[in-house]
Amino acid sequence: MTVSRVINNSGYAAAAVRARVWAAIEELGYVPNSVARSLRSSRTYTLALILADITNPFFMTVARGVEDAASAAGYMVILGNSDESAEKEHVYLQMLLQRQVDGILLVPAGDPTESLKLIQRQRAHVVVLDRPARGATVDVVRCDSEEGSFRLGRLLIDLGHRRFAVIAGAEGEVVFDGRVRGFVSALNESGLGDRVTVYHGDTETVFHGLTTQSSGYDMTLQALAASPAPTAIFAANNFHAIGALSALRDSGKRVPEDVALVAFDDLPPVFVTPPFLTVAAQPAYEMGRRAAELLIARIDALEPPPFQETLFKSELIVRRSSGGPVTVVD
Amino acid sequence: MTVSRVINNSGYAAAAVRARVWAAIEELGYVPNSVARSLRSSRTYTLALILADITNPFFMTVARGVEDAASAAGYMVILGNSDESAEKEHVYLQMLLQRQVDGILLVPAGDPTESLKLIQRQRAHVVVLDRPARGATVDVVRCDSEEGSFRLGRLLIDLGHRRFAVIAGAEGEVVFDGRVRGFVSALNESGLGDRVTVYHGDTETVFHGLTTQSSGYDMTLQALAASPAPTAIFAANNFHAIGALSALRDSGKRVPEDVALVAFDDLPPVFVTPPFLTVAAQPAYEMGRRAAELLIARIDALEPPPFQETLFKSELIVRRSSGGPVTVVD
DNA sequence: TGATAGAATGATAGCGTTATCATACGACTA
DNA sequence: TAGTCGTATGATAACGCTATCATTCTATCA
Repeated sequence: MTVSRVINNSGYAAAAVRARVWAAIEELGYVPNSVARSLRSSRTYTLALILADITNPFFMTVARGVEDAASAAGYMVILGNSDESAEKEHVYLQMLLQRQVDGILLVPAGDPTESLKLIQRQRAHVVVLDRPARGATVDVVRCDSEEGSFRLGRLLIDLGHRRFAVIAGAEGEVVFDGRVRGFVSALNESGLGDRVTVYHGDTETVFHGLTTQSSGYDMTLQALAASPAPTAIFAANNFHAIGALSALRDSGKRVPEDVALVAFDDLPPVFVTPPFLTVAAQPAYEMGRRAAELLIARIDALEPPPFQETLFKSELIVRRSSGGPVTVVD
Repeated sequence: MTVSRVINNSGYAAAAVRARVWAAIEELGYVPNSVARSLRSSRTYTLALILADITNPFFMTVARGVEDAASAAGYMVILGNSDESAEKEHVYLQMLLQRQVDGILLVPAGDPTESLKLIQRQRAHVVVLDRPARGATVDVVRCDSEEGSFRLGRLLIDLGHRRFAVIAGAEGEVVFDGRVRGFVSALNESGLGDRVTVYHGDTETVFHGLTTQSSGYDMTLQALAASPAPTAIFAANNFHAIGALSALRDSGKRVPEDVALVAFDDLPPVFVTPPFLTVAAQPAYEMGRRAAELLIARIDALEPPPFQETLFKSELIVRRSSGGPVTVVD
């Protein structure tokens, strides 16, 4: 007991004893056992981050933000890749709850209702990341995709484009729906709502790196084959954008001279040299950091603060791929 | 006790009782407590991965490999970014050992001796990843940088280049040293050892994304200012390569027409559009997976297998940046 | 001088598991 | 009928920690 008091620097302990304890710790190489501590205190100082795929540069940046915030507060982070599978997500959650993690940062694969119920039944804390959680009582940290996409739409309109293609993931995927909606509403506002064709990937291809990319490739070819062909393409995520670029190149189309391209999600400068794509960039690092901070605050809170949705704005970064003003006779 | 037997499906339990137990578990939403289980069994089924920075595409891919192998075996992975700081690494290790993780995958920030001593004193298992651990008794999984760099050197020589620059991180960093050595020895072998200038970054800039990149930028400018100027540049990691590309562009040099560029570390094909750099690519995913498998095997082993070093070969991927044959009058 | 308060230390119990042992019951054998 | 064995169940203790309480000792004050 005295040793415990010395280590935790709590309660009374004579200076001489303190010294002896520390000396003994040093000599014996004693390391306190957090597992036992956790069992006693029902606190593990461990968070979990479940995301689609760490290999996605967006999530990778989010993860870094989460980890930084967590480790600054003395928490460790367990990482899980759900690959957009609700089932995998479920398996992870089970394991995490058994491990008594203090909180979970969840990028839900599908409808989060079930997962949230599971988590909250165990009285673990959650923050939903990157995606909305309709009607659920949770903290949500995400980016206003709709608004960002709207601005990309506006940009293209202002440049003079009049025929558009949108390539996106499966219809019904909240993330894509928002982005498509935002883009299309910019067109609608200018009375160009009938000048856009929206292509949707399969449900299976949701988001998964290589798959999404090839799906973007296919959809772009499809879009280019349409008549009249679009003069501007909006790719709803970074993998789609990569696929689109390949397809355009393979079709002998120059970007932006022949076709303008804009995308959602930026790629870290490491990946694209030189930075080329005009994008609406989500503040991934900030989102991760904020989410973790929020989660930790809730864990530490004596009485639970009200649930809130933190909505980040995306940043419009205009680079070369959107090109200059065009004159379209149409 | 009977409940424990039912859950773990061990020992005797009447069928009727089994059914009742499962029904009760269902009804009460009972979730077993792994923390208590771990305390009892001194197994946490948790691994830790300490790497430099998850934001580095190489490590990101390694992490994915680790996570896949771990979760296939029922382990979870705690992630830590050391940012190449031995001190941060040390702090993580302390926390991880307190948490009784079963094993640690370590990309050591500096000399691993101290860290390994710490880990092995607690009888946790380790695999050193990506970097050699001279003289230490541990499993090591890494890639033969020297050989890959050698081949990049050969390639450039075969293309006809006769003036070379190497831009690398601080002298004394094992990873960089190996790469430089490999490249230079290819030149030596052809009697071109005096035709290369090696530039070293500061000790502080080790590997850190943006810093390394800008250091690569600076060194490239320096190299280009030399007389006679190099016709081929070897960048010792992907961030250096990015920096080099920017510097070359800003100097009005075309790659590969004016200067050939080769690099160590590939960028995942997904991200570079179009894939452009000629590189020696490390099998990052495989390395991560293998390391985790090795670690788990060691954890599960009744008697410890002998320590081994698993040396992957890098893959030479020739793309545009190395250009075609050149005729250098020299 | 005795009462009182603060400082220091340790004994005890319990967090939720499970290995081990003890007990009990029915079925079968000698 | 008594002895033995396989099946089934639960009591007990321990993993390492710490909240709580009890005890002892010292210093202070009336």
